[in-house]
Amino acid sequence: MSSDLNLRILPRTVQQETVDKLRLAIFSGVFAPGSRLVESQLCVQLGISRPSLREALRSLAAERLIDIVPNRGPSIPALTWEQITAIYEARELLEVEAVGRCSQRIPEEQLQELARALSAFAEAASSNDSLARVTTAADFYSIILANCGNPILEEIHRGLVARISFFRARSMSLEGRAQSSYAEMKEIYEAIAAHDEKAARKASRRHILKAMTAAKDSMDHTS
Amino acid sequence: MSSDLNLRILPRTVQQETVDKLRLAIFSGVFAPGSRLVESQLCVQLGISRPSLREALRSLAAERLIDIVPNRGPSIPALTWEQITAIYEARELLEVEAVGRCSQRIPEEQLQELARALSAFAEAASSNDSLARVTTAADFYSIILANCGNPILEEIHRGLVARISFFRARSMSLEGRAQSSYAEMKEIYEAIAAHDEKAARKASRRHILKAMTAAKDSMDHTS
DNA sequence: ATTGAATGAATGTCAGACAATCGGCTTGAC
DNA sequence: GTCAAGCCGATTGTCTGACATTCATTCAAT
Repeated sequence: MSSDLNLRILPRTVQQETVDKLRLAIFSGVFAPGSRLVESQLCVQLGISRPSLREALRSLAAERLIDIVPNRGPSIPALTWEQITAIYEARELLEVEAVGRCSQRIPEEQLQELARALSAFAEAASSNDSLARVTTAADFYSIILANCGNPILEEIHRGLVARISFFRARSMSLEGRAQSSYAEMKEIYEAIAAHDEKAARKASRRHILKAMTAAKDSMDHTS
Repeated sequence: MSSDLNLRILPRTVQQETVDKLRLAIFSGVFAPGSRLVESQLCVQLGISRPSLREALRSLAAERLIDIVPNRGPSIPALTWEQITAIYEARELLEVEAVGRCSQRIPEEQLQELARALSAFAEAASSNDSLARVTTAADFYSIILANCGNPILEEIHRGLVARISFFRARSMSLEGRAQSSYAEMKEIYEAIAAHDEKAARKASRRHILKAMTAAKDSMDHTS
């Protein structure tokens, strides 16, 4: 247990940095859904060789952040509404469970961190910085998932959220969505702080259903 | 909807075949947990070049089937009991949900497939072929997950099961485990066939808890 | 207008090389 | 004799450059 302390500093290779850079680019919507990622262009832009780039692309493909079709190369997935719904449903399953567990085991000091993260989101919600909104919301959930007592749930949840980050940024910029999002997150926080598992699960489920609805709205509006 | 028909035959590249080969080798326990995979050796064994091999390794690393430590290279993860427990717990969450959904929506013809898969497992359980046991059990669950109405759940579940395939093969070869496993799976099948969601979930949960216990036993016995 | 072939672009794969880093070994000092 | 420092082999990280293969598009012919 105490060996979880990650004292060893893992050296970051160029490889990993490349993956991170690309991931970030995908998150921030630099590439349009469905657009192709031409290897020769990317190597130049990233300043690395093709073999290294291809390794990075394989990692991203395994995370489902890009598609790789044989002989056609990598491209940004164009998610259908069915797929997005499926991801939200899976996320609901994991997140509700994590929130419930977290409410029963989160230590006091982490609870304070959670409160801080909630405040940070409140601030971002008032601003117009939609990237800050997504980031601070992610921090909030990151604390919950880190305290659910199961690192696998955390890992899977991170992967799911990553796959729909593009849509989340869009729906989070909807008029009023950030504000109601804050209200929902506050409910979750308070249920956790009260160690009320049932209320926490309920609030969590409600939050995700609303987020899914907002995502659907943002989709209807833009397409 | 009707565009789901997968008429297009995706060409299989050497790349994918390499990944599949390695995956299979890992599943069947060719490499001991914790052992290192030396790139130069693997390329010779697989008959491919190092760049291609490294791409394949990146894919496997993203699936968490191998670890890659910078400057030390790839190795087979040596899972701790805590990690295995966490994976089983996550699997329980997903599998119980999938079984419950499946019971409400599986079409008649798939139900027959499920019955066939159960029979196949019964036969394997009587034999001494522990690989056949794992394979047929996987087929059984594959049908359930494919009919739960959410491909994401299926995908995540597959990934989780893959990570503990080594341990499943070991626990499945425990004295009497396959037989009781069959009894549990039969319960699940019958609840699904009766479209009784509650019973299906209950049977599924019971099955996984027993599987986890068996895995723990097999660990105690061998270490 | 439809079919067919040719062309160009992009990917899949390889060989070989070199620097950087790690782990273990030897050596030397106390 | 033990411990620490330094060296060396092994392995990985990365690059350059090349070539075959495949796909999509264009253009010509029927």
